[in-house]
Amino acid sequence: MTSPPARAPRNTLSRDRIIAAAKKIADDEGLDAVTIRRIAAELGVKAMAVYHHVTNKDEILDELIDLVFSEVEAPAISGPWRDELARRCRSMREALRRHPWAVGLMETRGTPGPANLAGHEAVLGVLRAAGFSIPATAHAFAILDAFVYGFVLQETMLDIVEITEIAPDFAAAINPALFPHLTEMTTQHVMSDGYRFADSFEVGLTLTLDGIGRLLDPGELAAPE
Amino acid sequence: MTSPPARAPRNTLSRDRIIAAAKKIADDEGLDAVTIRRIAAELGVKAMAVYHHVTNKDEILDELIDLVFSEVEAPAISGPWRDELARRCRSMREALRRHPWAVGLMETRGTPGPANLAGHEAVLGVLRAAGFSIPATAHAFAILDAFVYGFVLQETMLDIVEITEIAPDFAAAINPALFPHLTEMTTQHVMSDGYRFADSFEVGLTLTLDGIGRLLDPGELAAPE
DNA sequence: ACCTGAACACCGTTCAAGT
DNA sequence: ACCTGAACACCGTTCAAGT
Repeated sequence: MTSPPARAPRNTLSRDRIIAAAKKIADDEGLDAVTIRRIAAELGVKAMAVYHHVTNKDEILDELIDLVFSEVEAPAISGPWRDELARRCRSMREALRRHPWAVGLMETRGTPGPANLAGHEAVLGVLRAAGFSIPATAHAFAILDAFVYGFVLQETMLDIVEITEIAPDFAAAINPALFPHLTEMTTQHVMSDGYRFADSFEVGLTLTLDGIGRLLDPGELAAPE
Repeated sequence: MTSPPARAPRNTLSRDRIIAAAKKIADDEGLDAVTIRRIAAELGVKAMAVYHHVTNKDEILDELIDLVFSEVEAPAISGPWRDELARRCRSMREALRRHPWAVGLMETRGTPGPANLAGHEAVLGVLRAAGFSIPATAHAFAILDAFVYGFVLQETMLDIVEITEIAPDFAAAINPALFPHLTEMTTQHVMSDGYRFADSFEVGLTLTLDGIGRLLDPGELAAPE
């Protein structure tokens, strides 16, 4: 009978396998579970072996967020700018929702990766081709992304509220005399059957794209006197 | 001569002093520097003394984010809804910018604190008093907060880019052939003297408030056929 | 009642060693 | 070249002890 291997076979490790393992752990168990030691265990290897393929943990986290950007559908210059940006924003929301750790992680990362840069380039291209001036393009991009990021941030927060302390308990703890409007909103709307927070996404996306469209008018960005 | 005290004098500690120390450390050195041991050192005490006043670190972090919400000016029902909400959104942006760790922290916290609840109540009150239906109020609130949170998130990310690798270096590293629009935006706009990302905030706030205002029209939220 | 020391099970990372 | 063992300086948290 063959004895079990005392050490991991060689060449089992690679940069890509390390990033993939990190992503899997983050998706399944949250970002806190992503440790060098845990990644190594996932790949059947000791912690220190990881350092032969990446220089440190920050490098892994940088690649992790670029992996999320790589899942976002780029808008096409050939299509109508409104439809293309709507599709890209929906796709970005979905990617960020698939990886709830992404929004929080982005805030602490400094170096944008290649997929992130490519995504930026595509959106800028669509806006410029649609006739937005350079300043209008900068505003439009910032405002559109603000909406998507902020919406996903709220969705993620709501998920945690629901997981940690079941919404009904929470609603019951609100004092109706102190918080009449919160009570009204919770009991008459949020807790009703058809309600889903996510439905506000399309409403907001439409409003935001409409608003951005007004920046095509050259007079719109003139400083008010 | 009196010998230095071998231990900290009694009653130096309190829940409020612990939270205040945590906030100071987070503001000065970032969220990662907020450790029980570091808080204790800041207060001239051993780590374990902290546990006599809070049950665990999560409790400190929960209070920390509610402290940020307590800095946000609430909108008044007496004023015009548009002005009041604009003031509240500007105030929220400023509070979140003063404490750059806040947005990232919120994403992982489940229990909204009293200041957070009071802020929600005030915004809901203004929207309902202005004539927004309950569903329109829910949409308007979600969309407005999405914009503010997302905008601040981007501002914080940009700060880190600037701190870590000075923007010119980064701009120089972009291949103009691969990223023509990114190059155009960077060289002709972002790096010019008058440019500030923050200027997009007022533009976006106006667009978003305009868009939300349309939800006052009862036909606006009807499902399109 | 309030603070401390020692300990436990974790981190990221370095350095010298094995094959 | 690639993986490992031992060590260092950290974490949050528990538990028994001091005053």
